[in-house]
Amino acid sequence: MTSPNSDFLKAVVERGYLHQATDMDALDERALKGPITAYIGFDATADSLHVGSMVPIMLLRLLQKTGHKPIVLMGGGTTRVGDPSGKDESRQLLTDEKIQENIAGIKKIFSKFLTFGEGPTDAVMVNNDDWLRGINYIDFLRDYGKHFSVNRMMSFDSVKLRLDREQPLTFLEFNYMILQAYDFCELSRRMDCCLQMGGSDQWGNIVNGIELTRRVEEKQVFGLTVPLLTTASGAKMGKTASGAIWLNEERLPSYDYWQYWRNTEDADVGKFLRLFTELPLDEIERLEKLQGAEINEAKKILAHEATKLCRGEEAALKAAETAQKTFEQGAIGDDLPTKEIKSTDLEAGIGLLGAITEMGLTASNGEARRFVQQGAVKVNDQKIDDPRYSLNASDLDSDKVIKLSLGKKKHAVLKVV
RNA sequence: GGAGGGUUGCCCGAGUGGCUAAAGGGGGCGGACUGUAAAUCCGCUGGCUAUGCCUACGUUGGUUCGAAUCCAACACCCUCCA
Repeated sequence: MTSPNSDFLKAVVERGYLHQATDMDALDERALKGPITAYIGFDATADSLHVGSMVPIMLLRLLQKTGHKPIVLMGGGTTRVGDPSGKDESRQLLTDEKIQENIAGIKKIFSKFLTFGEGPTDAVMVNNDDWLRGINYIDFLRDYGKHFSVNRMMSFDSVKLRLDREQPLTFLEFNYMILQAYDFCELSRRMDCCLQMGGSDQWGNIVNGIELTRRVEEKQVFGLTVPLLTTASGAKMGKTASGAIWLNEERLPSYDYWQYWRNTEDADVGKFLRLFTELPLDEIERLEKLQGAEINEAKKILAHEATKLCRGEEAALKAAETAQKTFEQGAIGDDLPTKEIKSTDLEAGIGLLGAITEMGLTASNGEARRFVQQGAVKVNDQKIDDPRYSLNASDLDSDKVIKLSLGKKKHAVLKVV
């Protein structure tokens, strides 16, 4: 493959988005000639997306920035079926109402990353339920079913895995890939969409769609996948102890979002800067060369840029300020979780275990007890290892607040009113 | 429809009457070390009004002083036969 000439594909390659693609040269040529329309499909299984979807999201953004038209395809219809996906359990089926809510939540996130509208390169969001719901079974079988080889479908990893592990795969789930291929066909017909992108696990589905479109529409369309990211030490992106790193504010405070990026492993800094920020490449090269403690500067920039895109500049600055106060000055940042307490309650004494559980630092009193006994809990940076300890007025610092800490990174504040 | 095998904690997986809140591993978290990193070592990893109590080994009943372990029925899964 020669190196691409179009702005879009050039950036895709340089910034590390490319995993596999079909006929890159022809696609490159098409992208040089004028705006192309491309889509990525997303599930409607939750009302928000998490960091695991960030690579596809950034890819759509890049597409739009380089002068093309992104389509966000919501799998409202296919969510009603469920993807084989190699998981042993079939996916829980959701009600239509819940799916609608989920789509609304996800649209909110995309509106931060893409410009939606009617113009030639404005993004649009479509729901495959629009064309899947009305399908007539017999007609569909006749027109599309004949193009699918079961032999071939059995060879896809998602199916093979389930069969090899002797886990059930229902016919319903087996049909998922047919419906997904049909989506591409339909988008090509309706919106002249010529490119489907997605995670590398979607390669099989994408190729199916390309072939179906060629046979039914007699059009050449393209596919491009992005790598499925794991961190340098092999962990999945976007999962931490406290749960997924959600993109929406209702599910995850911006401070925590900022912290997630701030805690990137050294070995991932360059890769993440390329994928998740829009800094120029020469700047990124400079940053990833930083050694030792200096690389923390690069991580802060990563955290700032990533948070800015998703939560806005103000939220990013506030998070950075809180982090700086908390970690570098040992002070108390505004963004830390805070709870107001009555001074009369404090006079009576507030149990330490209950307090840290209430603040969400620990999940239960029992867990809180263990942490206290292990010496993981601090009150105003002073280690407390007595589980019976009771907070009282003498714990207030000069600003009339009490800082509670679990471990080095989790902090919360009690404020007297 | 018949025969056999299976269902254990977040996940994998041992356990076949009391010593079992259940081995081991993974994951996660905490501590030490550091740079809010990685690696390494140590510890923790059901809940509670806590020297005790409650809930938990697919579901419901039963046997027993005592059941994840034995019996019965049911549900789901797998394999083979029809």
